[in-house]
Amino acid sequence: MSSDTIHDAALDSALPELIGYGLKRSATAVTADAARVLEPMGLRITTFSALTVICTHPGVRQTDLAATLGIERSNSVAVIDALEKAHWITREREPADRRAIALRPTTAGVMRQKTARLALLGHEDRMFADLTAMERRELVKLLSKIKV
Amino acid sequence: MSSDTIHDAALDSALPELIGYGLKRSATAVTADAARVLEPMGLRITTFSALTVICTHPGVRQTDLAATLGIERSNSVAVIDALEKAHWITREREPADRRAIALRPTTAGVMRQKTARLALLGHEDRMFADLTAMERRELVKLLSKIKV
DNA sequence: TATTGTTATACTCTATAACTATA
DNA sequence: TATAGTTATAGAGTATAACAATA
Repeated sequence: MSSDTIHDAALDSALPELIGYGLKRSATAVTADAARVLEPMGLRITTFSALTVICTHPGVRQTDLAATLGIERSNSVAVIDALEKAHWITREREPADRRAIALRPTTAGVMRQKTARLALLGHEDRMFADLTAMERRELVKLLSKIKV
Repeated sequence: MSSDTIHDAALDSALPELIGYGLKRSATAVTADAARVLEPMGLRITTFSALTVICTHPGVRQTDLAATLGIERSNSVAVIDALEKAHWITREREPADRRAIALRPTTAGVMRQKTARLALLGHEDRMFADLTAMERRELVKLLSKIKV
Protein backbone atom coordinates (compact mmCIF):
# COMPACT_ATOMS: atom_id res chain seq x y z
CA MET A 1 0.00 0.00 0.00
CA SER A 2 1.38 3.37 -0.94
CA SER A 3 0.15 5.42 1.99
CA ASP A 4 0.93 5.02 5.67
CA THR A 5 -2.52 6.23 6.61
CA ILE A 6 -4.17 2.84 6.66
CA HIS A 7 -2.42 -0.30 7.75
CA ASP A 8 -4.82 -3.16 8.22
CA ALA A 9 -7.80 -3.14 5.93
CA ALA A 10 -11.08 -2.55 7.77
CA LEU A 11 -9.54 -3.32 11.13
CA ASP A 12 -8.92 0.24 12.18
CA SER A 13 -12.08 1.94 10.95
CA ALA A 14 -15.39 2.04 12.80
CA LEU A 15 -16.83 -0.63 10.54
CA PRO A 16 -15.77 -3.76 12.46
CA GLU A 17 -18.23 -2.95 15.26
CA LEU A 18 -20.95 -3.85 12.77
CA ILE A 19 -21.39 -7.61 12.53
CA GLY A 20 -23.13 -7.22 9.20
CA TYR A 21 -20.05 -5.65 7.69
CA GLY A 22 -17.85 -8.63 8.51
CA LEU A 23 -20.64 -10.97 7.52
CA LYS A 24 -20.97 -9.38 4.10
CA ARG A 25 -17.22 -9.32 3.45
CA SER A 26 -16.84 -12.94 4.47
CA ALA A 27 -19.78 -14.01 2.35
CA THR A 28 -18.45 -12.08 -0.64
CA ALA A 29 -15.04 -13.75 -0.37
CA VAL A 30 -16.48 -17.23 0.11
CA THR A 31 -19.05 -16.95 -2.68
CA ALA A 32 -16.47 -15.51 -5.08
CA ASP A 33 -14.22 -18.51 -4.45
CA ALA A 34 -17.15 -20.91 -4.74
CA ALA A 35 -18.08 -19.33 -8.06
CA ARG A 36 -14.52 -19.82 -9.32
CA VAL A 37 -14.73 -23.50 -8.36
CA LEU A 38 -18.08 -24.00 -10.08
CA GLU A 39 -17.33 -22.02 -13.23
CA PRO A 40 -15.28 -24.70 -15.05
CA MET A 41 -18.19 -27.11 -14.47
CA GLY A 42 -20.63 -24.79 -16.19
CA LEU A 43 -22.37 -23.98 -12.91
CA ARG A 44 -22.94 -20.82 -10.91
CA ILE A 45 -23.95 -20.64 -7.29
CA THR A 46 -27.60 -20.18 -8.19
CA THR A 47 -27.66 -23.00 -10.72
CA PHE A 48 -25.79 -25.35 -8.38
CA SER A 49 -28.19 -24.53 -5.54
CA ALA A 50 -31.22 -25.13 -7.75
CA LEU A 51 -29.77 -28.35 -9.16
CA THR A 52 -29.11 -29.58 -5.64
CA VAL A 53 -32.69 -28.95 -4.51
CA ILE A 54 -34.03 -30.60 -7.67
CA CYS A 55 -31.82 -33.64 -7.04
CA THR A 56 -32.98 -33.96 -3.43
CA HIS A 57 -36.60 -33.18 -4.35
CA PRO A 58 -37.29 -34.66 -7.77
CA GLY A 59 -40.59 -33.40 -9.12
CA VAL A 60 -40.39 -30.12 -7.19
CA ARG A 61 -42.40 -27.21 -8.62
CA GLN A 62 -40.69 -24.03 -9.70
CA THR A 63 -42.53 -21.96 -7.12
CA ASP A 64 -41.48 -24.27 -4.30
CA LEU A 65 -37.93 -24.38 -5.60
CA ALA A 66 -37.77 -20.59 -5.54
CA ALA A 67 -39.22 -20.50 -2.01
CA THR A 68 -36.69 -23.07 -0.83
CA LEU A 69 -33.81 -21.08 -2.28
CA GLY A 70 -35.22 -17.79 -1.05
CA ILE A 71 -35.27 -16.28 -4.52
CA GLU A 72 -38.07 -14.72 -6.58
CA ARG A 73 -40.02 -17.03 -8.89
CA SER A 74 -39.29 -14.65 -11.74
CA ASN A 75 -35.56 -14.98 -11.15
CA SER A 76 -35.76 -18.76 -10.98
CA VAL A 77 -36.78 -18.96 -14.63
CA ALA A 78 -33.37 -18.13 -16.08
CA VAL A 79 -31.70 -20.45 -13.58
CA ILE A 80 -33.95 -23.35 -14.60
CA ASP A 81 -33.53 -22.43 -18.27
CA ALA A 82 -29.77 -22.82 -17.88
CA LEU A 83 -30.07 -26.20 -16.16
CA GLU A 84 -32.50 -27.45 -18.79
CA LYS A 85 -30.33 -26.18 -21.64
CA ALA A 86 -27.41 -28.17 -20.17
CA HIS A 87 -29.67 -31.25 -20.04
CA TRP A 88 -29.23 -31.58 -16.28
CA ILE A 89 -32.93 -31.30 -15.50
CA THR A 90 -36.27 -31.76 -17.26
CA ARG A 91 -39.40 -29.62 -17.16
CA GLU A 92 -42.59 -31.67 -17.11
CA ARG A 93 -46.11 -30.27 -16.96
CA GLU A 94 -48.11 -31.75 -14.07
CA PRO A 95 -51.28 -33.48 -15.32
CA ALA A 96 -53.09 -32.86 -12.04
CA ASP A 97 -52.44 -29.11 -12.17
CA ARG A 98 -51.54 -27.99 -15.63
CA ARG A 99 -50.30 -24.63 -14.38
CA ALA A 100 -47.46 -26.30 -12.53
CA ILE A 101 -44.21 -27.73 -13.85
CA ALA A 102 -42.34 -30.56 -12.16
CA LEU A 103 -38.56 -30.40 -12.22
CA ARG A 104 -36.54 -33.60 -12.29
CA PRO A 105 -32.80 -34.19 -12.60
CA THR A 106 -31.38 -36.21 -15.47
CA THR A 107 -28.70 -38.83 -14.88
CA ALA A 108 -26.14 -36.32 -16.10
CA GLY A 109 -27.61 -33.77 -13.72
CA VAL A 110 -27.27 -36.04 -10.73
CA MET A 111 -23.68 -36.81 -11.66
CA ARG A 112 -22.82 -33.15 -12.17
CA GLN A 113 -24.32 -32.24 -8.81
CA LYS A 114 -22.23 -34.88 -7.07
CA THR A 115 -19.04 -33.72 -8.76
CA ALA A 116 -19.75 -30.09 -7.98
CA ARG A 117 -20.64 -30.89 -4.38
CA LEU A 118 -17.30 -32.60 -3.85
CA ALA A 119 -15.48 -29.66 -5.41
CA LEU A 120 -17.34 -27.28 -3.10
CA LEU A 121 -16.49 -29.35 -0.04
CA GLY A 122 -12.84 -29.01 -1.04
CA HIS A 123 -13.30 -25.29 -1.49
CA GLU A 124 -14.83 -25.05 1.99
CA ASP A 125 -11.96 -27.01 3.48
CA ARG A 126 -9.64 -24.33 2.11
CA MET A 127 -11.75 -21.32 3.06
CA PHE A 128 -12.46 -22.58 6.57
CA ALA A 129 -9.06 -24.18 7.15
CA ASP A 130 -8.44 -22.00 10.21
CA LEU A 131 -11.63 -23.18 11.90
CA THR A 132 -11.85 -26.46 13.77
CA ALA A 133 -14.73 -28.83 13.09
CA MET A 134 -16.35 -27.60 16.29
CA GLU A 135 -15.90 -23.97 15.28
CA ARG A 136 -17.49 -24.67 11.89
CA ARG A 137 -20.50 -26.24 13.59
CA GLU A 138 -20.64 -23.27 15.97
CA LEU A 139 -20.52 -20.87 13.01
CA VAL A 140 -23.39 -22.65 11.30
CA LYS A 141 -25.36 -22.59 14.54
CA LEU A 142 -24.82 -18.87 15.08
CA LEU A 143 -25.70 -18.07 11.47
CA SER A 144 -28.95 -19.99 11.86
CA LYS A 145 -29.90 -17.69 14.75
CA ILE A 146 -29.87 -14.61 12.55
CA LYS A 147 -33.31 -13.23 11.68
CA VAL A 148 -34.27 -13.72 8.06
CA MET B 1 -46.59 -22.90 0.46
CA SER B 2 -48.87 -24.67 -1.95
CA SER B 3 -47.06 -27.98 -2.19
CA ASP B 4 -46.39 -30.49 0.56
CA THR B 5 -43.11 -31.41 -1.05
CA ILE B 6 -40.99 -28.89 0.78
CA HIS B 7 -41.66 -27.80 4.34
CA ASP B 8 -38.80 -25.83 5.78
CA ALA B 9 -36.91 -23.72 3.33
CA ALA B 10 -33.33 -24.89 2.78
CA LEU B 11 -33.41 -27.10 5.85
CA ASP B 12 -34.27 -30.32 4.10
CA SER B 13 -32.09 -30.08 1.02
CA ALA B 14 -28.42 -30.98 0.79
CA LEU B 15 -27.43 -27.33 0.84
CA PRO B 16 -27.13 -26.78 4.60
CA GLU B 17 -24.01 -28.94 4.78
CA LEU B 18 -22.27 -26.11 2.95
CA ILE B 19 -21.29 -23.34 5.35
CA GLY B 20 -21.01 -20.91 2.47
CA TYR B 21 -24.64 -21.39 1.60
CA GLY B 22 -25.85 -20.34 5.05
CA LEU B 23 -23.26 -17.59 5.11
CA LYS B 24 -24.49 -16.12 1.84
CA ARG B 25 -28.17 -16.32 2.81
CA SER B 26 -27.52 -14.70 6.16
CA ALA B 27 -25.45 -11.95 4.60
CA THR B 28 -28.10 -11.31 1.96
CA ALA B 29 -30.83 -10.99 4.59
CA VAL B 30 -28.75 -8.74 6.84
CA THR B 31 -27.49 -6.48 4.05
CA ALA B 32 -30.97 -6.16 2.57
CA ASP B 33 -32.30 -5.00 5.92
CA ALA B 34 -29.36 -2.66 6.41
CA ALA B 35 -30.00 -1.18 2.98
CA ARG B 36 -33.64 -0.55 3.92
CA VAL B 37 -32.48 1.26 7.06
CA LEU B 38 -29.97 3.41 5.18
CA GLU B 39 -32.16 4.22 2.18
CA PRO B 40 -34.27 6.98 3.80
CA MET B 41 -31.01 8.68 4.80
CA GLY B 42 -29.78 8.77 1.22
CA LEU B 43 -27.12 6.16 1.92
CA ARG B 44 -26.36 2.69 0.58
CA ILE B 45 -24.13 0.13 2.20
CA THR B 46 -21.21 1.09 0.00
CA THR B 47 -21.63 4.83 0.55
CA PHE B 48 -22.08 4.39 4.29
CA SER B 49 -18.98 2.21 4.51
CA ALA B 50 -16.93 4.72 2.53
CA LEU B 51 -18.25 7.65 4.56
CA THR B 52 -17.35 5.84 7.77
CA VAL B 53 -13.76 5.22 6.68
CA ILE B 54 -13.43 8.83 5.52
CA CYS B 55 -14.72 10.04 8.89
CA THR B 56 -12.28 7.88 10.83
CA HIS B 57 -9.44 8.63 8.40
CA PRO B 58 -9.84 12.21 7.21
CA GLY B 59 -7.51 12.88 4.29
CA VAL B 60 -7.52 9.26 3.13
CA ARG B 61 -6.68 8.69 -0.53
CA GLN B 62 -9.17 7.03 -2.83
CA THR B 63 -6.88 4.09 -3.51
CA ASP B 64 -6.40 3.43 0.19
CA LEU B 65 -10.10 3.81 0.81
CA ALA B 66 -10.83 1.20 -1.84
CA ALA B 67 -8.23 -1.14 -0.37
CA THR B 68 -9.69 -0.70 3.10
CA LEU B 69 -13.17 -1.49 1.86
CA GLY B 70 -11.97 -4.35 -0.30
CA ILE B 71 -13.46 -2.86 -3.46
CA GLU B 72 -11.92 -1.96 -6.81
CA ARG B 73 -10.63 1.59 -7.21
CA SER B 74 -12.75 1.92 -10.32
CA ASN B 75 -15.87 1.09 -8.36
CA SER B 76 -15.01 3.54 -5.62
CA VAL B 77 -15.40 6.49 -7.97
CA ALA B 78 -19.20 6.40 -8.18
CA VAL B 79 -19.41 5.87 -4.43
CA ILE B 80 -17.27 8.93 -3.74
CA ASP B 81 -19.16 10.89 -6.40
CA ALA B 82 -22.40 10.23 -4.53
CA LEU B 83 -20.93 11.31 -1.20
CA GLU B 84 -19.47 14.47 -2.72
CA LYS B 85 -22.72 15.32 -4.50
CA ALA B 86 -24.53 15.07 -1.14
CA HIS B 87 -21.92 17.44 0.33
CA TRP B 88 -20.88 14.88 2.93
CA ILE B 89 -17.24 14.76 1.84
CA THR B 90 -14.78 16.90 -0.09
CA ARG B 91 -12.22 15.92 -2.70
CA GLU B 92 -8.95 17.82 -2.37
CA ARG B 93 -5.92 17.39 -4.59
CA GLU B 94 -2.77 16.68 -2.58
CA PRO B 95 -0.07 19.31 -3.24
CA ALA B 96 2.74 16.86 -2.46
CA ASP B 97 1.48 14.32 -4.99
CA ARG B 98 -0.86 15.89 -7.47
CA ARG B 99 -2.06 12.49 -8.70
CA ALA B 100 -3.66 11.80 -5.35
CA ILE B 101 -6.90 13.12 -3.89
CA ALA B 102 -7.51 13.48 -0.18
CA LEU B 103 -11.02 12.77 1.05
CA ARG B 104 -12.38 14.61 4.07
CA PRO B 105 -15.82 14.58 5.67
CA THR B 106 -17.84 17.77 5.97
CA THR B 107 -19.64 18.65 9.19
CA ALA B 108 -22.85 17.41 7.60
CA GLY B 109 -21.04 14.21 6.60
CA VAL B 110 -19.86 13.54 10.13
CA MET B 111 -23.37 14.11 11.45
CA ARG B 112 -24.94 11.87 8.83
CA GLN B 113 -22.46 9.10 9.57
CA LYS B 114 -23.29 9.27 13.28
CA THR B 115 -27.03 9.14 12.63
CA ALA B 116 -26.68 6.26 10.18
CA ARG B 117 -24.39 4.36 12.54
CA LEU B 118 -26.96 4.55 15.32
CA ALA B 119 -29.68 3.39 12.95
CA LEU B 120 -27.52 0.45 11.90
CA LEU B 121 -26.80 -0.50 15.49
CA GLY B 122 -30.57 -0.63 16.02
CA HIS B 123 -30.93 -2.72 12.88
CA GLU B 124 -28.27 -5.13 14.18
CA ASP B 125 -30.01 -5.38 17.54
CA ARG B 126 -33.08 -6.58 15.66
CA MET B 127 -31.30 -8.93 13.26
CA PHE B 128 -29.12 -10.49 15.97
CA ALA B 129 -31.74 -10.42 18.71
CA ASP B 130 -31.52 -14.18 19.17
CA LEU B 131 -27.79 -14.07 19.82
CA THR B 132 -26.33 -13.16 23.19
CA ALA B 133 -23.55 -10.61 23.42
CA MET B 134 -21.09 -13.45 23.81
CA GLU B 135 -22.50 -15.25 20.79
CA ARG B 136 -22.19 -12.07 18.72
CA ARG B 137 -18.54 -11.73 19.71
CA GLU B 138 -18.02 -15.40 18.92
CA LEU B 139 -19.64 -14.92 15.50
CA VAL B 140 -17.36 -12.00 14.71
CA LYS B 141 -14.35 -14.04 15.84
CA LEU B 142 -15.29 -17.02 13.68
CA LEU B 143 -15.96 -14.82 10.66
CA SER B 144 -12.53 -13.26 11.06
CA LYS B 145 -10.97 -16.72 10.74
CA ILE B 146 -12.34 -17.24 7.26
CA LYS B 147 -9.77 -16.94 4.47
CA VAL B 148 -10.16 -13.85 2.38
C1' DT C 1 -60.38 -14.43 -8.04
C1' DA C 2 -56.00 -16.72 -7.14
C1' DT C 3 -51.93 -19.18 -8.61
C1' DT C 4 -48.03 -20.85 -11.90
C1' DG C 5 -44.82 -19.78 -14.91
C1' DT C 6 -43.11 -16.11 -17.59
C1' DT C 7 -41.30 -11.60 -19.59
C1' DA C 8 -39.58 -7.15 -19.05
C1' DT C 9 -37.14 -4.03 -16.50
C1' DA C 10 -34.13 -1.75 -13.29
C1' DC C 11 -30.82 -1.32 -9.70
C1' DT C 12 -26.81 -2.83 -6.96
C1' DC C 13 -22.49 -5.05 -6.55
C1' DT C 14 -18.49 -6.75 -8.59
C1' DA C 15 -14.66 -7.30 -12.09
C1' DT C 16 -11.61 -6.00 -16.04
C1' DA C 17 -9.49 -3.17 -19.49
C1' DA C 18 -7.92 1.03 -20.95
C1' DC C 19 -7.35 5.95 -20.69
C1' DT C 20 -5.14 10.78 -18.47
C1' DA C 21 -2.20 13.11 -15.65
C1' DT C 22 1.17 12.93 -12.76
C1' DA C 23 5.38 10.87 -10.56
C1' DT D 1 7.86 2.90 -16.18
C1' DA D 2 4.65 3.04 -12.46
C1' DT D 3 0.79 5.01 -9.84
C1' DA D 4 -3.87 7.67 -8.83
C1' DG D 5 -8.00 8.58 -10.42
C1' DT D 6 -11.25 7.78 -14.01
C1' DT D 7 -14.37 5.90 -17.74
C1' DA D 8 -16.62 2.29 -20.01
C1' DT D 9 -18.48 -1.99 -19.94
C1' DA D 10 -20.15 -6.44 -18.70
C1' DG D 11 -21.81 -10.13 -15.70
C1' DA D 12 -24.39 -11.75 -11.78
C1' DG D 13 -27.84 -11.19 -8.04
C1' DT D 14 -31.96 -9.21 -6.59
C1' DA D 15 -36.64 -6.89 -6.76
C1' DT D 16 -41.18 -5.39 -8.75
C1' DA D 17 -44.90 -5.14 -12.08
C1' DA D 18 -47.62 -7.19 -15.39
C1' DC D 19 -49.16 -10.82 -18.51
C1' DA D 20 -51.31 -15.64 -20.28
C1' DA D 21 -52.84 -20.05 -19.00
C1' DT D 22 -55.02 -22.60 -15.65
C1' DA D 23 -57.40 -23.51 -11.27
